[in-house]
Amino acid sequence: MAFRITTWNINSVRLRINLVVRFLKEHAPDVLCLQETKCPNDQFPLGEFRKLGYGSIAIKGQKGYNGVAILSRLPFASMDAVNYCDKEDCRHMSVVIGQDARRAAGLTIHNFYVPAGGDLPDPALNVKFAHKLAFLGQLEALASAGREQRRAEIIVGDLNVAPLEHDVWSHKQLLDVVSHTPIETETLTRIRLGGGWKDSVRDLEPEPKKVYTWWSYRAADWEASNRGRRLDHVWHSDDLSPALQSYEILQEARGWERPSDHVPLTVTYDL
DNA sequence: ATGGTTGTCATACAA
Repeated sequence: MAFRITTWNINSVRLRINLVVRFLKEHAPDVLCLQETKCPNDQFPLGEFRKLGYGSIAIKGQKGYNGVAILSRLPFASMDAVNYCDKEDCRHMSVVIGQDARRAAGLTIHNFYVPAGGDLPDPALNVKFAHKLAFLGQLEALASAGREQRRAEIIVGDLNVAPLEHDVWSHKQLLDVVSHTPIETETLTRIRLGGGWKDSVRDLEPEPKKVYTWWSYRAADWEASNRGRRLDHVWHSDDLSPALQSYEILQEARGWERPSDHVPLTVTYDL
């Protein structure tokens, strides 16, 4: 049966709750993973999600910054959150789908919000870039340590790295721009391979096709200039490769009223 | 080479 999972950096879940509701009504994935909710747990709009059938909710938020959430129509057997870089900055949550679920029983889902890394791509001069590299380094260690027992696992999130040449509008012009520098793109690829994960979207849509999930707010006309990047990702453990079916990037959501700068990315598996 | 926009919270900072 079809199992659909969406990842979306919403850039404030409270400000854009109406956009989330619209998306869920029109697309109704089984699981929605949000990043940058910017919302403390006690202020999260739980009721809006429950009304739409998303009764399983895992949230980890803080005031003003960051924050992740997993909303599901399927029951959770467990949920967990890991603090990276010894910070309580709400950049990871994971859940396991319950054995009583009608689909995807036993599936593990990780939702990440990797630090953006600031402007200057030099860890000696920019503590935010150093934090990003440290975060990725910790992820790499966890990924390779768990590789042998890794089954039925999906990793999603705003990883804030566009790893491939055709994940950005201009490879040459972005080589020194945070999100596409060699240290970041090489590290992200090493993490993915070391963890035994497949890039769900690129397995369905190989290069040289351009694939973007983010367009800057700073462009005068994001659609006309189309200077996008693929910062949002869905990976699956290799045992799920036969189940991989399709993906959809809802680019039109970038043109909705008061949009996020990221759009929803949905992948469908036969689970 | 530079600045461009947005959200949150307070008029700075992160993205």
